[in-house]
Amino acid sequence: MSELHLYNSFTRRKEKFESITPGYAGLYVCGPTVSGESHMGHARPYITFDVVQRYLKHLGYKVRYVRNITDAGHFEEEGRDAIDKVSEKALLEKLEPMEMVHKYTSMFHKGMALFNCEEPNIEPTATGHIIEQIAMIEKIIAAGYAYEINGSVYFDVPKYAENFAYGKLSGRVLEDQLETTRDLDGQDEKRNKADFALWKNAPPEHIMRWASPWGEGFPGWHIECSAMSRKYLGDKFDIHGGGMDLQFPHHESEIAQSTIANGHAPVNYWMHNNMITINGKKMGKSYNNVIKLSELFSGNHPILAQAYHPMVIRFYILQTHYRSTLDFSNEALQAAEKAFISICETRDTLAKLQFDTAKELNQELDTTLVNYINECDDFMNDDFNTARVIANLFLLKPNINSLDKGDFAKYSIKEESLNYIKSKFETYFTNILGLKPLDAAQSEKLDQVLALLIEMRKDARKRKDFAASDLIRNKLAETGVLLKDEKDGSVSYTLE
RNA sequence: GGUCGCGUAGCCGAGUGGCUAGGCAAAGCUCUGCAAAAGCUUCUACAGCGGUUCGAAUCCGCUCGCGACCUCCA
Repeated sequence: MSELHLYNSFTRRKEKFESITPGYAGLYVCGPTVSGESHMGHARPYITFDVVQRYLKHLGYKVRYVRNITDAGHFEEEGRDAIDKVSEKALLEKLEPMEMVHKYTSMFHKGMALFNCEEPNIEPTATGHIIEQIAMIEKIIAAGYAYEINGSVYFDVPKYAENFAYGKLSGRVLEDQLETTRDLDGQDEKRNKADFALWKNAPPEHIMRWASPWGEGFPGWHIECSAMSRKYLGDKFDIHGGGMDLQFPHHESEIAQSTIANGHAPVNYWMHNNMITINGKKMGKSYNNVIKLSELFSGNHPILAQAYHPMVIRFYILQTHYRSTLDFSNEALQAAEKAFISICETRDTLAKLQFDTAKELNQELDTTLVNYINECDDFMNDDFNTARVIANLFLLKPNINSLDKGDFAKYSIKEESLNYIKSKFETYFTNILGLKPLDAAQSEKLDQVLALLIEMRKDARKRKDFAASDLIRNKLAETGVLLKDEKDGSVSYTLE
């Protein structure tokens, strides 16, 4: 039995996972900025880390999963217009900032529920932790690594770099940063281009503002995650996750701030998921190719050929390793949809499969199938390789069908092996990958209606009235219900 | 421009110094009144050029192509 190893972005190596407190695991994941509707890009990290926390729990860890909501607006400390993103949008929509933040938070939650993502244990908001952020900034100033100017506070990056490895996480050299960072307005205050804001003085038009030792203002972009992760997970915790695009400057800055405030690095393992691309380009506001979750589920977007069920998206994402880019296309999603429906059928078949005492044991088959399901543990332990787990579930498919439909007419596997495979398949499908079949409730009613039609068709076939039987089948096919005559004389159906 | 990463069969995508991942699509067979489904079989790929090695898609170098980050971003 292998042990969990994960790729640590900080060391750029796969490392054995050892939690700080045996039996407990602390996980912090950067949550969304709720200044707009969630899009397809949001699906990736939250599904990825949902599986991470599910698997940690499966391994027996007591997990505290913290995922923040950024509702104060990331301030662009090198921004052109020095306007808080959240409040700018709020003015345009003529909404109270908190009203808008509430709306998009709620939509985000609904999306996550549709993806079957378990809720984090704590979901702290930036606006709810201004006090903690101010306290942390004061510590950094006291330590001599930040300076105040005109009511704003900046982190002194070159000074930090003298004593600590600034840039290690993102593989950057400070000198390059100093040379290449572009000249932007509002830079004058900072001593160095690489410095970043801990606290920003609020201009009069800025709606979101809080009193601080440096006047009215709002927190800098990075400090919220440092303050909130420390509060709920401690000044050193196990895993910090987020999208690759956050590695620099966000996570690099988090490390710097926390290292000064806490006296040591805050995180043991950094995990970064790769991006979703559309036609080879990252999805992002600046590319104008964002597909919102609501558009994805309704199919109402020029790029989309059809609507896609949230479970199909989840399956699609898990079919690719989280550190690879995932290029979106209708073809790929349609393939994923078929594959997902197919594996759901296998799950049903397996659940109903009964041990047959009349058949003789085929030890080789027994060993192979048990091995397929056991390998899933090794794959998950190897940096959460859900793609290989799913591949092995597909390896089981033809074997399960053969055991069920009698292609393996004479032989079988041990009863205990069958029960073991049933149990583990279900654990992987439902608990670890977090999948659930499509529309379980609806299909019950359909079942009853179709049972009637199937009976009528059976009757027609008995009378050799194939015109009538084909009419039923063809008309059903037109509406997307495909009938299948099974070998044992029964009839099943699938929905297109 | 700087830094980092990627280029795998028709498509999507794992993996990796020797043992054809998997899915979708396609073809053949079996089954079947006909279909569909299912089962079996087939399609044996790793950008190009050098090098290291008994052996490279996997390691190294160069070239070409693509992307990410450097600025809000999941």
